Amino acid sequence: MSKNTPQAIRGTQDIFGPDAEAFAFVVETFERVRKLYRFRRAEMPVFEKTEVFARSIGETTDIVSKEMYSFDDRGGESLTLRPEFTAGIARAYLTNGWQQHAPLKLATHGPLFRYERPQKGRYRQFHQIDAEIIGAAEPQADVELLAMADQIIRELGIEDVTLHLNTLGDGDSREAWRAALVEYFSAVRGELSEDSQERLEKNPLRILDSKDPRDRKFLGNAPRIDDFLTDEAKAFFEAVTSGLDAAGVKWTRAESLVRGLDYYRHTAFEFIPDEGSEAAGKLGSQSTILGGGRYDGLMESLGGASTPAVGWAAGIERLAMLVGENDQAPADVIVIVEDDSFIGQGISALRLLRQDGLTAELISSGSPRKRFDKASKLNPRAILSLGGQGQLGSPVRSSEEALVDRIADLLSNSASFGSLASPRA
RNA sequence: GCGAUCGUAGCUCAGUUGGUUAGAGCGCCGGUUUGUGGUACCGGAGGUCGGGGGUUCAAGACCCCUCGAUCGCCCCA
Repeated sequence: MSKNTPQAIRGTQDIFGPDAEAFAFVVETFERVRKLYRFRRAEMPVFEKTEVFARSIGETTDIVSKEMYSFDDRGGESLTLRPEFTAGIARAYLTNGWQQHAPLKLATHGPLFRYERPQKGRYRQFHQIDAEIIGAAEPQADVELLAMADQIIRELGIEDVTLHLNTLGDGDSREAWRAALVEYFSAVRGELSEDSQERLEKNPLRILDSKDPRDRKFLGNAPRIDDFLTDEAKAFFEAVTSGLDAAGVKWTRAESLVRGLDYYRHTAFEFIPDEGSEAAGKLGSQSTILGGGRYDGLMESLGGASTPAVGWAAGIERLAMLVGENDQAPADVIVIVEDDSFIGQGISALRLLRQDGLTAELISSGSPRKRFDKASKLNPRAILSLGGQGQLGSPVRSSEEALVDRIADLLSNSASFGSLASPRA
């Protein structure tokens, strides 16, 4: 590579080969399954006014305070490349009057941008699949959404992944719990890790899933959300869990599972590989493959009417790491032209084969005598050889009898090959 | 933002305590062999050893800076 060649931006990826096939497989599976659940497809811009994210995600969160790709456009307006889907979807819902479709089940996927240090399963431009149900206050919406997530993961062939489920309660429950946590941890402030002392100010809930042993010894006796849940919040969570049981979705209670963003209420969840599983090993420290929750407070933060909603997002790259090898399938037919005067016939043959639904590719470059070798290395189901040393009597070679006949019929019914002797051996 | 490890042909990597024109395998291109064939052999193209500076008679190897990659912390999908 010349030193003159510009490099890709840090944290971006050029995806190709098996990785790209796995990526496509994730997206195709998502598209197929979301139709089964009758989620509507939506497309949003990849950038928005900065305030869309600042107001909904929370000014003090890491995402807004230091991870956004923001810039002023030529008109002097501050714009931001979307760091997540939910805020933009909420904005679209409000500005397009999608209230008329409520409750609205939406699905989308595409690139997102966060200025973070890249590491395994984590990029500055990354990609997510995303599903939201907007305008549905009932716990059945949570169940519906989680059932779809569970089915997608299973249809991707990903195993040893468990749904970790928690409730943050309604607004009142969450605030009371939060206050109790602050009081509890403040009492032992000096013994907490430096990170957690800072969390105490910014995001006390996060102390609960700290990995630092200095913090962990206090977690056992920390106030529990269950003690602060209102009757309504408790009933809501029970409806979600019994619904999941009815839907056959396995889950486990995760009392320390919290959400970083301000707008979450009630249900919070993550699909996480089981400890010690193969999937956990492949993901390194980025263990969550799908996460989300209920965000009943979000629409109001954007100036809309109070609107209940629930959603999730999953990193396509992380899912793709778990779906295994997915390389391009071998061709049905490789057409080789061992004499360049047959190139026209080669092109005609490709058209016939592809119109009939066969995957086909032409080899007509390089040393003529090595073209057959090239074709063989591609391991196709059949090789069609044109112009090879007067061997026109049997130009199709394959171990599949039916395929030989099919190709032979295609060619012999075409004017371009009318003069050709029977392709059958 | 912090820490650790690492950057040698298109790819995977060798390159002894710093010592002459920097190597292999695979891939690519061509030739010979074979002649209905994925074989074998021969040859070729392709590297200012990530970039810059320094130490030295001498640096791919040592030092500094920088860029990038990887993994972890923070945070998060």
